[in-house]
Amino acid sequence: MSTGPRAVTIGDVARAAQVSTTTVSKVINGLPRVAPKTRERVLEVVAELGYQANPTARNLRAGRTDAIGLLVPELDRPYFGQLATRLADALEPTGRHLVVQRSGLSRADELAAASFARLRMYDGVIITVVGLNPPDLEQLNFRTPVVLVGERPLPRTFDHVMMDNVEGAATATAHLLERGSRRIVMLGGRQGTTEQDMPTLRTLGYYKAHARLGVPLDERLVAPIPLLDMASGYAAVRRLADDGVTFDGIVAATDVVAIGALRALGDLGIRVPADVQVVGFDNIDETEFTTPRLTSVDPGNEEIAATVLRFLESRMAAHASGEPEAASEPTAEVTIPARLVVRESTRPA
Amino acid sequence: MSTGPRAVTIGDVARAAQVSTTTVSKVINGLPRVAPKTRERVLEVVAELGYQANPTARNLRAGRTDAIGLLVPELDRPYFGQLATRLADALEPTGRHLVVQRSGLSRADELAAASFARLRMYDGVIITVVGLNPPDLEQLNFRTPVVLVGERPLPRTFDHVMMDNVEGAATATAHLLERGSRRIVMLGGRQGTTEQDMPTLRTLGYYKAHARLGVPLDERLVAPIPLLDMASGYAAVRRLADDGVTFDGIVAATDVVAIGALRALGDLGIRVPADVQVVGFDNIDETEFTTPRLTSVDPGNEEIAATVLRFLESRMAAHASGEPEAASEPTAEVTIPARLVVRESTRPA
DNA sequence: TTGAAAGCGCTAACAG
DNA sequence: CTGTTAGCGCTTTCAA
Repeated sequence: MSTGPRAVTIGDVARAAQVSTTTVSKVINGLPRVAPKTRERVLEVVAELGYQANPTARNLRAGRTDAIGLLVPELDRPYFGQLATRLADALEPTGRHLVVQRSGLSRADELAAASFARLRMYDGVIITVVGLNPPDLEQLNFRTPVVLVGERPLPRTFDHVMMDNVEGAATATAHLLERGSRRIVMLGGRQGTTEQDMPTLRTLGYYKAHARLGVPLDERLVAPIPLLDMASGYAAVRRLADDGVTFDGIVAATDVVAIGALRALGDLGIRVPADVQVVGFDNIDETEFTTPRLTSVDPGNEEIAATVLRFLESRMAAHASGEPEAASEPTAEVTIPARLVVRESTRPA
Repeated sequence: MSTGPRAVTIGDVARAAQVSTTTVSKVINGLPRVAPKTRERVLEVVAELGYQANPTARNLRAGRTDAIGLLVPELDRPYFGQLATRLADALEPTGRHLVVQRSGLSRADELAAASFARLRMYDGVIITVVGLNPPDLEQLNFRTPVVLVGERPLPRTFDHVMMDNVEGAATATAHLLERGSRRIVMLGGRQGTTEQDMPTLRTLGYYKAHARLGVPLDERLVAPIPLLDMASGYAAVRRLADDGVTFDGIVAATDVVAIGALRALGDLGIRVPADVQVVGFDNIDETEFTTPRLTSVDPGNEEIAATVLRFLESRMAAHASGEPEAASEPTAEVTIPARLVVRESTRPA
């Protein structure tokens, strides 16, 4: 198999400029000890031939790529887009850049494995663990510094920044209970599983709040949905209504699900927050622009991004300095506190 | 500078398994001509040492990365997230995967240049040209197959898939005019510039529709905004109202801007579509879930993604086969037809 | 100031 | 079936 039309290499430039590749290398990297005339000639040839260094070769040689990989379950979820933006912004001044890849929520393990293998080529890796099997992660065995960000407790092989799903959801639920809701749907909730995934944890908070406030709970109000997207949120609320389930509050597993729910309530002629109060989770930018504006749990998005990068920088520094003990240094695990942002989809106190 | 704790290499495995690196290579790549016993021994060592091939070295050697790069202006825009998802889905069966990077809308040229240089390491590159200076693109000189996707006519150095901004916006505007609007705001519009950027082109369509239907147009209704985001859309509508500008229709430059506008209209007590009709552009998934649901121009999203990949595959095939004439093959430029999707934010005929 | 040579980790001819 | 060797394109001692 041909590799296609050969690209211009440093050797081509060297030949054309009648110098060694060493000299060309120095010129294109702005290193000293090159005669001005030589530099000039090389630059001319570079321009003429349109030479650009092959980043792969450079990376192999340098042992680093100056790139940080971010693995997200899906590329079209506002939450991850906004997380990626925060990370990219913070990374920019460091001279590194962010590269985003999708792991695929429920794809074959094979695929997940491939995703992981490819991450090896980054200097550091941030993995959002939503929807990944812990087994996949344990297999994940490479020297590259890794920070996990997500919601579920995990084997502590890596630094891990967690959002406080349980308390966040408990706060949200308590808020609805305090504002008078008594039959609250846990939309996108999950129960009866041993898995500690995000829906399960948020559902746990929902239970806790009821217990704390001594409000009885109808298990039929826990409404699982297949995907945490708008369409599923919409469909689930319509179904509840069709089934004649009565409710006066909704805790949505995510803001995106809540947006679907709001649309369904609108179609059903149910007023928010007068008839049904709604609270979301994630505090994505969209919450400010829904009708009505969505009360939501902010999992500490700014702090999550900052903490992830702090951990990563620290691991990378240790890694770069070659500290052998870096690998065995105990992994950090922090839970970022969540905070309720009250907007219009819940009633005033 | 140390490169950090040395990773396990193929050489380490070879040594431990008492074979050559060739044999190890064959084993990990599943190639034939390895004795079962040898294979087994190698695999044991691989597992024991936790060896994983260095993708950078492999890429350098192979001359390809099996990765397609996608350059987007921002990581948190629904439109690009949804485009990325379409592309990633379509790419999956081909054994290649998508890698997303941000160009940064209005960042320094330096940064754009850096982004481009890094794209060299992909087998193919898809660049969304919103907000990129054509000069940047002309400098873009590498052998990697490139397809441009975006809205503005460009020097035809590359294959280019365009959306029909002018006709799309004209259709949207005509729709409002036909449904009775007479004072239509072009929200996020732009005029009086020679640049052929997206806001300008969509504004052009807005003008065209007025001309075609013989409806006079108040230039003060073209409302530029700094950023095409929800907050700017919101602020602009509030400002128009504060300034006492009267209007009975809004053509928003993008759906995201329209979402901000809807929220502002709600706050102002203006009914949609009874008092003011609103139409967006992009047909992002969110349009189905706004209140009211947003009428929008679908620029042909499915077809855009499919066409981009068709072009790219074709370029990549030519490139891989080493056809020298591949480079000089004329570039394709197609405009995908746009189509109006009528929802609830505009009145029935 | 310049260049020769080694080598990053891997794969592919080619011998044996 | 296995190993030796060369080399992907680049950077970096080290010597000249």
